[in-house]
Amino acid sequence: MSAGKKLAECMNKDEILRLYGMLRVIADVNRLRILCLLFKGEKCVCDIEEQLEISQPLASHHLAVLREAGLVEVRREGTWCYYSLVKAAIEELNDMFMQILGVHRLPAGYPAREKCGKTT
Amino acid sequence: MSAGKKLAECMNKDEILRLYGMLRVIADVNRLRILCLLFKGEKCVCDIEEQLEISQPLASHHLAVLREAGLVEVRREGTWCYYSLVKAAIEELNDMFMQILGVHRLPAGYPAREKCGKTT
DNA sequence: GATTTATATAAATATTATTTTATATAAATT
DNA sequence: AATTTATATAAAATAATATTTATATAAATC
Repeated sequence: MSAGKKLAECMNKDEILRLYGMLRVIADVNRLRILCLLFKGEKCVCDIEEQLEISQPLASHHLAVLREAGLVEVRREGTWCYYSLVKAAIEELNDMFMQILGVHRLPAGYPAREKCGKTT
Repeated sequence: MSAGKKLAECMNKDEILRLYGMLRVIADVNRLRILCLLFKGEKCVCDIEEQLEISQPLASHHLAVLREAGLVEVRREGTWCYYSLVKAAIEELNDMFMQILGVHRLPAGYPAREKCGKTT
């Protein structure tokens, strides 16, 4: 970039990187299906496998990704592991998403015609 | 899957696949940054390159992905191409996201304790 | 304590997406 | 018409991710 040019505020911002981190986690069919399933209540891994029609290690793997992202949590009861959504994390995801991609951010009369600075 | 077992409503649903299609498009740092930048108004490709500090073909490529997804549109003026957000598409994205991942979908007292069907 | 059941983890493989490099197009300017 | 400027596209190279296969752990039951 040429010297002196300032990057727009929204660029490189933490917020974008944080939203990106979350989107990367949820932008997967199986993980999206798991999240959707868990909205209805906690589920053990074997139920998740069955509902999604995926193998056990695959279910476990995706659950691990969701867990590491803080979106779900586990409760162990005997041999079973029950997974459920972490409400605070879903809330935060909602907020981040809307703060960056909410329609409310579009000014009235969008888009106004602009001219590239290079035009003579 | 064993015969007779019914898949939960939310599984395989069109809605999930449609949200997935959109998430795949926006789950990329550069595309997210482009969208963020366009919220402020239409921008020509050269401005986008500069702000994101990426090469011209890379900017063009990501813009093509966003365009194919219907999230942005182009207006040509001379040699310049001005990109802007498609309001209706952003609106739809907002709606889809909230319909599937909105916190409001979590029932009060979530998560209730469940038992796996296999428990004796 | 040996076996079974539910789940996790690691390694190997396959798939998909991103970035780079090279080239093409299209409008404007000389 | 030749050249320059802004943008697009295609091919090649890289990188990231998902899936499968194999194995480990941990609790429960026989």
